[in-house]
Amino acid sequence: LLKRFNETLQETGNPFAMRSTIRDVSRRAGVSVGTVSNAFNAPERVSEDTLGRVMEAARQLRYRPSRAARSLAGRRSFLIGYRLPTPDTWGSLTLDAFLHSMAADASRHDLEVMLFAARPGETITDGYEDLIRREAVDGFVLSDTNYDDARVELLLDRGFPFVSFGRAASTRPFAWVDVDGAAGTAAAVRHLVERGHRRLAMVAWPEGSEVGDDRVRGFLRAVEEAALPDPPVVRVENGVDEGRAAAAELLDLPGAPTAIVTVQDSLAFGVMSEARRRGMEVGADLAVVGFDDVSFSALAEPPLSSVRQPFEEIGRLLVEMLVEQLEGAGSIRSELVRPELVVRESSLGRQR
Amino acid sequence: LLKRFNETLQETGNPFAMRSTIRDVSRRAGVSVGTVSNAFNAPERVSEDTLGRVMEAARQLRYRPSRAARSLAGRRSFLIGYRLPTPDTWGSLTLDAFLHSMAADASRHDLEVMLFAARPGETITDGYEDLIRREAVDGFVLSDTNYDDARVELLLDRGFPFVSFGRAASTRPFAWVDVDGAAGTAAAVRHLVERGHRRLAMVAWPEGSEVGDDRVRGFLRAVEEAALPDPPVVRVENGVDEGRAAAAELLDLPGAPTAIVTVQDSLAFGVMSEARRRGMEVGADLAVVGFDDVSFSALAEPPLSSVRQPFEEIGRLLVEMLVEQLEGAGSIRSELVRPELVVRESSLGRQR
DNA sequence: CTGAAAGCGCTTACAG
DNA sequence: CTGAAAGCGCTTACAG
Repeated sequence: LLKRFNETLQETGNPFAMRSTIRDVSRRAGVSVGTVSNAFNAPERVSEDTLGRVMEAARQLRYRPSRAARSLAGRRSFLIGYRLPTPDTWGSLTLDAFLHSMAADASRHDLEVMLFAARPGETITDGYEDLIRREAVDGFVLSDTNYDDARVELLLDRGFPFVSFGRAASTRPFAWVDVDGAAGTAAAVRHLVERGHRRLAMVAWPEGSEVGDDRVRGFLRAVEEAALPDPPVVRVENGVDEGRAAAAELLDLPGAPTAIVTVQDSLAFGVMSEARRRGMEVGADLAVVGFDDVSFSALAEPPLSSVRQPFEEIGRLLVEMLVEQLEGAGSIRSELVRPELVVRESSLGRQR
Repeated sequence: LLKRFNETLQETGNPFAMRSTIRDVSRRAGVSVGTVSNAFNAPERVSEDTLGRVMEAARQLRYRPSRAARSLAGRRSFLIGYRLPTPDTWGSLTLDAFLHSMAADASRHDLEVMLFAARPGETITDGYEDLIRREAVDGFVLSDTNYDDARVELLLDRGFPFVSFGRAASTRPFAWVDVDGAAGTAAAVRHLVERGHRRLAMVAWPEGSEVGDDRVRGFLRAVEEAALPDPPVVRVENGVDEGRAAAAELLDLPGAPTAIVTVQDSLAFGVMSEARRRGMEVGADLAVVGFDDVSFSALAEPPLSSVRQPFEEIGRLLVEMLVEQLEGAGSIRSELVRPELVVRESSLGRQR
C-alpha cells in the first residue's frame, strides 16, 4: 500500500517523494535488479540499450543507491576514518585545508571522510580497533604519527588499509606521506645566503622529535654546502617566550648572527619580538625565517617569511594512496613532498 | 568451512580472528539472535540472567555490531553530515575545536561525524540532497549559514533533521545555535569604561552582514548605557590593511578615541600597527579589543584582548540538539551562547 | 547479456 | 521473556 503510494508520488514527480530503490528502477526500466546493479557498477556487462533505459529510469526516479545496503552487500563502508588530533596538542597541522582536500578528493572516489575523537580512558588504538570490528570504515588516515606508533603496528598486524601523514619507525614498510622538512630549512638557508647573510643561526626544539631534527638537519647541511662557519643552534621548547629567550642568547653572542631560522613560526615571532626590543629592525638588521606559515605569519609585523607545508597536496596524496590500497593495487608507496618557502619582509630588508 | 575456521579462531582467542557476528554471539550464549539484539538495544526486555550470558559471550568474542547491517535494518546511518566550508572563505570558525567537540560528543550518542565538501558545479543544496537520497546520514549540522539559506529551506521542506550554527531568515522555526555577538562587544565596552575610557570607537564591516551588524549593535547599546557620547564607527572590509586605514581615520579625528573595538582580530592587528606607527603605545596610549580570539591574538605584541566564541560548547550544543530531534523529542529549540572577553595587555596599560 | 536467487548482519513486529 | 521469521536494499556468483 505504502509502496503504491510511493510509486504514485514518484511518477507525478513530486519532490517530496520518498526515495526510490533499485527495485523501483528495475521495474521502470523493465529489467531485473541485478541488471540495474550491473549498470551502475559494471556498465561494460550491460548492453548499450539496456544501460540507456536503466540510466533514464534512474534519472527520472532520482535514484541513489542506499549506502547501508551497498555497504552490507558489498562489504565496504565507503568511508575513510580519520581521528582528530586533540585541539590542545601543539601541531603544525592546519586542519582546514587538510580535511577539505581529503574530503573533496575522497568524494571523487565514491568515498567520504568519517571523523572520530579519542575517548577518555581509551588506549591509542582502541578507537581504531572498534571501527574495524564494526566494519565502519574501509581504511584510515593517520596524522600526528609518532616514532614508534602503536596504531601503525596495529594496522599492519591486522592487514587493514591505512596511510599515514608522517613517517614512523617500523620494521615493516607502510604507506606514508611526509613533508621534507630538511628541504624547507635548506631553502631558507639558500635564500638567506643569496641575500648576503654569512652568520646564520637556528632556534630549534630539543633533540628527539622527528620533525624538529629533520628541520635542523636540512639547515646544517645547507650551511655546510654554502661553506659557512658552523652555526649556533639553540634548543628550546615551542612558544613565543621561548623564542625570545633563544634570540636573546643568540644576539648576545660575540659574532651575533644576522639571520635566524626557526623550526616553528611561534618561535620566530619571539625572535622578532626580542630583536625589536633591542631596537633592531627585523628584515634590515636581522632576517628571520619561520616554519609552517601559520595563518598569522602573513599578518605579523613585518610579515614573516616561512616554510609552508602543502596541505592540499598532502590530503590529496593520502587519499590517492589509500584508494590504491583499497582497489588492491597492492602498491605500498610513500611520498616526500617539498614544502615551499614563502618569502616576506622579515627576511628581506636591505641587501647585504 | 570458513565459518568453522572462524569459530576456531575465536575460541582460541586469536587476536587476528575474523570479526564475529551476532550469530556467533547467539550461539555461544545459547539464545536467538533477536535476543542478542534486544540485549544490546533494549536490555530491559531481557532477563538478567540472559543479559549476563549474552554480554559475556559478546565480550569473549569481542563482538561489535556491523554498522552496515544495523543501518540497513534499523533505517539509520548513525552518521551526522557536516559540509566543510571552503578553506579560502573568511570565516571566524576555528574548525579544530568545533569539529573535535562535535565528534567527541557525537560518539557519546553512538553517532559519528561524516565530512563532505562542495563539488565544483554543484548548487548549494546538491550535496545535502544526495546524502539524503543515499540515506547516508541521519541529520546535518550546518555552519556559515546565510540570511536566506537555501539549505535551511531544503531541509525544512524535506522534514530532515538538522541544526545550524548561525541564525538565518526563515519564516519557519528551526534549530540553531548562535553566538551573542552583541553581548561580546558590550562586554568589551564595559571593560574599557571600567578602565576609565570615555572616547570609544569601533571598526566594523560594511552594513548587511548579520554577524557584523550584531556586534556593532552591542557596542552602540553599551556605549549608550554608559552615557557616553555617540561613538564613531568606521566601516571597512576585513583585513589588516583595512584596519590600519580605519585606525588612521579615527586617530586623525578631532577628539580621537582612546579605545577602539573591532569586529574581528585582523582589523585589530591593523589598528595596533597604525598606532605603533604613530609612536603610540598600544595598551597605554590606545586600548584595542578584537573579536574571535584567533590563535595568534595571544601571541601578538602586545597580546590582543579579544572576544572568544566558545566553540567547544557550540559543537556540543549542536550535537545535543540534533540528537533530540533524532530521538523524536520533537523540540526545535535554539540557543544563544555568550562569548567570553579575554583581557590581555592591548586593553590594559595604565589606568585612566 | 540478463534474470533468479542467495546472502550480507542486523532489527522488528509477532507468536507463544 | 524468548524465538522464528520477515525484511531492510543492495551485490554477487551462477545459470541460461
